[in-house]
Amino acid sequence: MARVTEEHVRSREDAIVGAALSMFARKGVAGATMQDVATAAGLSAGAIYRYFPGKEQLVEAVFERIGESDRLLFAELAEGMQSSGEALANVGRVVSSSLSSDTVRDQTILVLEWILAEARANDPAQGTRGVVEEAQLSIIETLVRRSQEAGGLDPGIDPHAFAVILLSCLVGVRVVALELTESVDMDQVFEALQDVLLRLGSVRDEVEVES
Amino acid sequence: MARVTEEHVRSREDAIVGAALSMFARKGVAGATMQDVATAAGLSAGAIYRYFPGKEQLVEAVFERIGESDRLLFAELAEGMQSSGEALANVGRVVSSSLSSDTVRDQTILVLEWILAEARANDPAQGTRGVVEEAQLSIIETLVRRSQEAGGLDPGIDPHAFAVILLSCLVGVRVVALELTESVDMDQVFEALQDVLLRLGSVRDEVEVES
Amino acid sequence: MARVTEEHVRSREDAIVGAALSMFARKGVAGATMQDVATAAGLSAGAIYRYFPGKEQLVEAVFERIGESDRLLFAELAEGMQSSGEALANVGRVVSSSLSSDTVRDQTILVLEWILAEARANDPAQGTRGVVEEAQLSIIETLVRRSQEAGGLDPGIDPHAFAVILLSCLVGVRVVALELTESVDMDQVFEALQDVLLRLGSVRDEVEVES
Amino acid sequence: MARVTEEHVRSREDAIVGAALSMFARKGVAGATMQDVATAAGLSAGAIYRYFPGKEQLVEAVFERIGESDRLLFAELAEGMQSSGEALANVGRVVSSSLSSDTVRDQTILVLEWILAEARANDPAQGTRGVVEEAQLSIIETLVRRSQEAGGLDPGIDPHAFAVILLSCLVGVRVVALELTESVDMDQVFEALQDVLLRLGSVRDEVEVES
DNA sequence: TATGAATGAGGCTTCATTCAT
DNA sequence: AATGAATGAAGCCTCATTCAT
Repeated sequence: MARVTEEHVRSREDAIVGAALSMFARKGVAGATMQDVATAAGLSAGAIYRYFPGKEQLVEAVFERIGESDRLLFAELAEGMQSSGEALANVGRVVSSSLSSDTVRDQTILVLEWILAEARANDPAQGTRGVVEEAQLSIIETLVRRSQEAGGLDPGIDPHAFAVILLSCLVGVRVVALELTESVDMDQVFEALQDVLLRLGSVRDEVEVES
Repeated sequence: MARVTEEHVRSREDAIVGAALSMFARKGVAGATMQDVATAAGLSAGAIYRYFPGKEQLVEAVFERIGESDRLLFAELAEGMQSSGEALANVGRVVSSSLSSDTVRDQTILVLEWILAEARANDPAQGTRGVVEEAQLSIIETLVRRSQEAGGLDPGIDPHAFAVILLSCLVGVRVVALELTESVDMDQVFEALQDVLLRLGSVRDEVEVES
Repeated sequence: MARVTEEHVRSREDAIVGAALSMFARKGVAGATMQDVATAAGLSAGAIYRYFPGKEQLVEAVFERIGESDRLLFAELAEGMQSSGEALANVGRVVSSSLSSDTVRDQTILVLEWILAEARANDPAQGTRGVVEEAQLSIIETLVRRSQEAGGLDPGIDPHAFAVILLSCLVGVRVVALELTESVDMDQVFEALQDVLLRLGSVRDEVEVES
Repeated sequence: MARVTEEHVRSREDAIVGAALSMFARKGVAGATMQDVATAAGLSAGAIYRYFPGKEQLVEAVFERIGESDRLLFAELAEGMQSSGEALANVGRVVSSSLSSDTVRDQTILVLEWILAEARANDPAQGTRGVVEEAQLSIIETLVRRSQEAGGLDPGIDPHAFAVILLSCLVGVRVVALELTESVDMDQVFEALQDVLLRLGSVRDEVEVES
């Protein structure tokens, strides 16, 4: 029975975190009540406290799940790093495909809540979100360097700064997409992004020839 | 005396909105109390209600001020549009300089709160933040077209999609800067952005020659 | 098997009451949860309800056990009543020795909780605690009378009032000992109490001679 | 207006503490709700939080008031110390008269709650109640010594231990009086107490002569 | 019998808002 | 116009109690 209980606890926790993620996204972390979450999870409000000591910890659990999602997303990118110099071009594709998912809107909203929460904390110690972003930055920077080595990107570009730009683009696209759903075709945008990246790569030869 | 009163009211409103902006940024819109705002504005809690019917309206006023800031920022860009094809390169410089200001962090935080608020509203009717972003997008797109016409950017690039990318970049940089203040030198990043834009421009001739 | 079960139930009840006594003393009757008690008794929360209908009845059972302890304590005194006129001097010794026991602190705390509980009830009908105290009072009064008859105590003293004083002393010492553990040596105090009682006895002859 | 406000605040605090004292006595500190207190004070529950940060602090304020009462009671005793060797006999009278007051029952109940609260805290650092009792003990001990010096009490009695006995008596009487209101005439008891004290005094000469 | 997950009532506390002064 | 005391509606959380397993 021990394992059954363990599994049960795990699955309940998952359900609660899922419900919380959904409610937090819909009403805001501050605006969603424990009752909202409980109802969404099919529980009474008090029951949540068997699994999480308080709202704060539930919020953290939600943020952790978001961080995990982000990590998985970038793990795909890291996979692509192996193959070729065109891995960079995958960045857009990967993010684009993830954006089509229906739950991604919720996740993006919560990433922003997360960033806001940490920005307010004003803690000199890097918050957890900062760590996630550093990791993503590092992956992208590696991709950029590989691209440059493989001739897919002009070596004259500062890899770190360019990685920041790319990461900002990815983050920014998700944010902007929250507002401009109607007027902007995201597939088209990612196509354009790949186009730009390709151009930045194709340049290299010409420029080298030129100089 | 009517005008004196009118001015007085205006200045009080400004003070309140300013205080609210500061407190909302520091504690979050939901986390900051009317008492917080009043104290920061040098008033008692009840006094705010002479100027704003409720917290909701105060929040809206803060968002409006944020929107105004954004509009002013992009008005500078629109100015640059007149001059030359290199106006595009200014985008980075303008945003970069704005980021050095100390209050910009607060503004960025509130932009995110604003976006979140509207994303939650899920209102089919475009919210006000959406309008601001559409306007920014439009300005950037015009800049891109001018750049292409002036030969500063490859005409093969889709102007609309590229504008979205640029806007996302600008938004994303502000967001990312909230987390990675320590590890990233923003000036360097904007330099790199300009570098990239220049490269996308310089390509043109080569590519055209090539093709 | 019926008796085995019966014994089992009895021992379980004892364990629960013991655990409850301990937790109630440590955290207060209101502050201790059924979970606390259950854990201390090595049971799950729900199991207690097989033995007691609710917390209220458990509290009553604890009080009853406390009352039983008190009764046993005074039974010793009643024993002493048989012997001689110096039985009264035993009062101090008996209570003193009981105070050295480690669990007495818990018992004293619960006696106070009990008194408080009944004082609040404000029930015109004498509560159970009152009955215990009446009994103690009666025993002490008998002791006093015997002492007077045996010449160990001045017959001029009102036996009932003096018994109240003695009982108050015993109760008061336990209460005061809760607070002044460090600064007061209780053995010394009880020695002094016996000394006083002896003096009250020795007087008799003198006074009688005198009058 | 400043002073008016100050007075207003003071009087409100007093009213709240008074209401709290009454409700805590009637229902127990744990059993009385903030709503109970507020209603008794003629306020809404939330209003209390303008004057006290929380229930805990309100409880402390009540305890402080109780402590103040106790201090005043013993200040009267300290006054009597000046006069003569019969001051000791006053102890009973003072306490007795205080017991007739209607609010004393509440105060006694809260003294017990206070003692219980500190006994539970188990803080090695002496709690505030302990300090009050030490002070009372010290006053009584001084009284005892004066009585001995003035020839009103046998010098052979250990003053400290006897002071503990007397304090215990006073405390104990209050506690016992909670339960035995009906069956015990307190005036009679205090008369007997004085009688006993007088006897302990009159002994001196005889005993000295005797020895 | 025992478990422990779940409920639901209720307590403490906060805060937007009102209003007498 | 301004104050700040007061209200009342929630929200978070605890816990005695129940019940399916």
